[in-house]
Amino acid sequence: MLTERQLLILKAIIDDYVCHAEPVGSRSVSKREDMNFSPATIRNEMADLEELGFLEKPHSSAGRIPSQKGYRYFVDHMLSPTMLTKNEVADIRLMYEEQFVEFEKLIQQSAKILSSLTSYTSIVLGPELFESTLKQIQLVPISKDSAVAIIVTDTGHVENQTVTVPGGFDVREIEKIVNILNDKLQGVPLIHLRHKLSTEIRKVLSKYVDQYDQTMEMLNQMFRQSHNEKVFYAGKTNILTQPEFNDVNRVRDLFNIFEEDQLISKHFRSEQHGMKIKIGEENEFAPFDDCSIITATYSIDGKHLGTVGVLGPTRMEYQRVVGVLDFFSKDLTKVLTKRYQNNN
Amino acid sequence: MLTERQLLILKAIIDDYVCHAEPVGSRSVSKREDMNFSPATIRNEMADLEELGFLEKPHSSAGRIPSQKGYRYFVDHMLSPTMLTKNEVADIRLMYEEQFVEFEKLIQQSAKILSSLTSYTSIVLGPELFESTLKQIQLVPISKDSAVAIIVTDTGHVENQTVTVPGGFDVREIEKIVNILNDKLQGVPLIHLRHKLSTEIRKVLSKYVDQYDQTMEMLNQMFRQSHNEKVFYAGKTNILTQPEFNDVNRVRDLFNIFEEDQLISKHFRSEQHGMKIKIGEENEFAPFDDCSIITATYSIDGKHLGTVGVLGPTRMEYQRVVGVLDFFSKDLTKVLTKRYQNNN
DNA sequence: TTTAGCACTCGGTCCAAGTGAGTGCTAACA
DNA sequence: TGTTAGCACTCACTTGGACCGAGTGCTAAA
Repeated sequence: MLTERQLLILKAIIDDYVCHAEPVGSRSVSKREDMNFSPATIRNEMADLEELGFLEKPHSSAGRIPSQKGYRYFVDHMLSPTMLTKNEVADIRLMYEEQFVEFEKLIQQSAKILSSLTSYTSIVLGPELFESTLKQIQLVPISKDSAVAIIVTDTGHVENQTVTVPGGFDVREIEKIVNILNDKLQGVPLIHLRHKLSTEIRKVLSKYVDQYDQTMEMLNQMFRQSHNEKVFYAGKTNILTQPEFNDVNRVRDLFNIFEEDQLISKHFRSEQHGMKIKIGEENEFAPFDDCSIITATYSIDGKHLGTVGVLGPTRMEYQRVVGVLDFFSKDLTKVLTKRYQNNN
Repeated sequence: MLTERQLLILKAIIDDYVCHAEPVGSRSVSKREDMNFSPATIRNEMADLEELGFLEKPHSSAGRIPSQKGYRYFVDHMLSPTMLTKNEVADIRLMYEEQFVEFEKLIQQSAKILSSLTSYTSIVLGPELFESTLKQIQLVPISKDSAVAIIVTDTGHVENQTVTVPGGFDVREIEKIVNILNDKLQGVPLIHLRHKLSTEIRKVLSKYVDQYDQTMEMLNQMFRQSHNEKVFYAGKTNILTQPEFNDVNRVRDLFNIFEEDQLISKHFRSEQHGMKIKIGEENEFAPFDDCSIITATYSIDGKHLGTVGVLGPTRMEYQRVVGVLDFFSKDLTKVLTKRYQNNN
């Protein structure tokens, strides 16, 4: 519904504003190479674009800035993602080089690379464990009445949890229980562990184990932990170089949210595969009103695992970030799949 | 060397400045309850205190503010730590209630409590592993050529590391190796693991294991990890409410340091037991120039473990923070010792 | 339909005057 | 001799007016 020329002008204004963070006047638009109209003509078009809601004016004698709707239109209809350079691809590949670095470290590294490639803040959600299945359980006695329960998943993720060991249990007894657990629970999705425990395991244990009640108590402790996905940040301070965050109060509001991993994780988690772009107030939290968030998902062998995301000002280099995230998420998926597809 | 009256005035000025963050004038000092001198007299004393280096003037017609030396004198000679209220002690105790929460969670909680008690930023260093000893090693196969190595310490700390498994190893072979490791390495301080590996273990393995070279390669991967202590922060944004951090550039400099756990850990780590106060430029890093850092240590059974610390502006409530940290670190030590003293 | 011209708007900067909190110094007082 | 009242002085901060300039909207001509 926009004319060719309007598109051209809208794009020019967004380009300029993204780069300089200052209202763009008709004169400076007219000076662009590909722009063959006088400032007056452009002023007319700008007035129209403003009426349509794609631009706004900070005050009557200033230039125009893109509105949220303007960015949205740009993203939906005019976005051509920037390709990565060879060097950038090489930088990413370098990360995978240390071949058997732990999963968590890899994810953490991912966050660092994303923030350095985009110069925004990156937020990466660790594997969502509810799709992972149990590989093995271990119980290591620590003191006379406590032990560390260790749960390993098929993706190599390790969780541990201190539990109280009922008095009078000896090593053999514990071994027996652990064997039963491993026998019955291997391959069970973590999210079903508690349910299995209170049904099947319950029955088996009541047959073979002496101190049934205390044992169940211990196992409940073991699986009590809610398997929260971890949140990794990198380049948190990048956002502070943006002029829209010159006000410390805003910074505080934003960083307060960063301290709530739970909130962030909920907000970033993406159910369906693929890229998602949330602009300004499309985000749930008020401190994100001047921010845009772009997320993509990564998976192993088609199994949805987690989310990689970049947070920047609404005045963000969308093409660049979309380009980076698209490449990166797919590449990460490829690497992870290759590494973990041979399960069992 | 300071007169009674000078002490009184110095303390009054520090009190006032800590509270209001603005230069303190002679008039407002003279109005305090316990102050029976006219502004003129106080002005004379203030001039003397300035000459001695305990006070400074932002400009000629402003009141005085305490200098770094002033704070130092106050801390060294006039500090009477505030006791915690019953409610505050109760809050702390509440934290220990969930009795067998993991060690790491406990430490993380500690950071939260400290920051909420002081309204400053708290930084807590997790256990310094070099004093921990090995409790048990586990090796869990994940895919056909990789496994997760899990290391449990006597303090219930768990580390894990993905390793490449030499082709052709079967479960029994791995079990044998793990058994040898556990047999030879139990009780060995983590810091000596690598050394032991390249001496004793080497010999034993060459006798009992088939694919010696590949096995050594795997074990090297296993112990490659440098056992860095983790750093936990809480209330990072508290510092942003302080007027000295109204400037975003300062905030950025400070938060940049927060992103470098390594640096922080080095700077906060305390070799000897007890409380340490670093005021302003006594800190190593320029972004801390307007900050003071107070740290205390916690231990298990006399064995030095880690550090709890609070970071605030130089204009900090020293008495309060020292009171809180003193109580907290001792209490934490007590609880941890009680929980883990029964090792074997 | 496009453009040149022109009056107008309005935030930002500069400057001068005024304000007030605070100081240092001096002289008088107890 | 130590303390205090008084007074001139300093200086950051606020206020308001003048000015500047980037940018606009409108109108009329090309």
